[in-house]
Amino acid sequence: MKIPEQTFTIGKLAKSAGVGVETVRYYQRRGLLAEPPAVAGYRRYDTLHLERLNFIKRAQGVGFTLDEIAELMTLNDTRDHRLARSLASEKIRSIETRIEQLGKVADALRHLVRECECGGQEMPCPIIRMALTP
Amino acid sequence: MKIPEQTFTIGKLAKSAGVGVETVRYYQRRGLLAEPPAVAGYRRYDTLHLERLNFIKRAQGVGFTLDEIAELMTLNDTRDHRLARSLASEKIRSIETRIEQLGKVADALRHLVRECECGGQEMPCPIIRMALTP
DNA sequence: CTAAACTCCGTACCTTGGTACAGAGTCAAG
DNA sequence: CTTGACTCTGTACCAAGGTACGGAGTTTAG
Repeated sequence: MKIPEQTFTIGKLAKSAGVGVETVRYYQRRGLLAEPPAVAGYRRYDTLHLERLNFIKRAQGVGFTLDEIAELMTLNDTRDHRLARSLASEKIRSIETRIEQLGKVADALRHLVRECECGGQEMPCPIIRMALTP
Repeated sequence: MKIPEQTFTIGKLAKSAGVGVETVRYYQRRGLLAEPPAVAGYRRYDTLHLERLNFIKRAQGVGFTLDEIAELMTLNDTRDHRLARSLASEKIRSIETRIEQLGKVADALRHLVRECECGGQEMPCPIIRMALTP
């Protein structure tokens, strides 16, 4: 067990984590970050808070929403690996679906661009005239 | 030149296009759809408005934002194919980039899930412990 | 000791693409 | 002619993830 030795004010904490002060407060309002004890009205944060902030950023980076991150953190408390895995698997599936959708959209656009390049200047631009050819 | 023969009220127009009445008004506020002449305080829309609405839906379907659609529509007036093509190409590139990013995220998650499956129940879950392994 | 920088709290605002009223007026079917 | 469905305008609200600001109090550097 590590005992938090070093404490920061909210500004230092935010800077260390690379987020804004307002963001830290926002996470507290969302229940993602505990409010530390205050000394003379000023909250003192420790390295555990910093770790938590870094966790949030990392989880965001791999596509979790703040709600999902909150869920992951409660799993942390219950040590439920199975649930964490299913959460991650679900996220993987939703990403795969999104990739497929985007691939189709890109294909459709590539098709339009090719068509437009073939047609003369006089023809209505197929990109613009999309509406007329269902 | 076609002369608009048939006119609709906003409700019929919205229904024909498969959008809500409020959506039509919203597009007017955004400048995406012209406000037609009103007869006795009620606007009368014609088939050109319907085409425009369909165009907007189609363009949305291939991933353009409303702002980009507005831009496409001004291109329609200037008949600038080259610019329309470059707009579409830019959109294709941004989609490709997004697909790449999402692929990386999915890979990272798949890696975490595999790791989690291999580790015992006693180990800290790597999905949850992401924060500690940069 | 003073002034800048920081913290507190609460609230409002931003984006994007709409949706949902409220209150008043109007049109159309029976 | 009445009643219900429709339209008008303006404003507020939703998700998500913050950002900004006002006013008061505190701390810290020079």
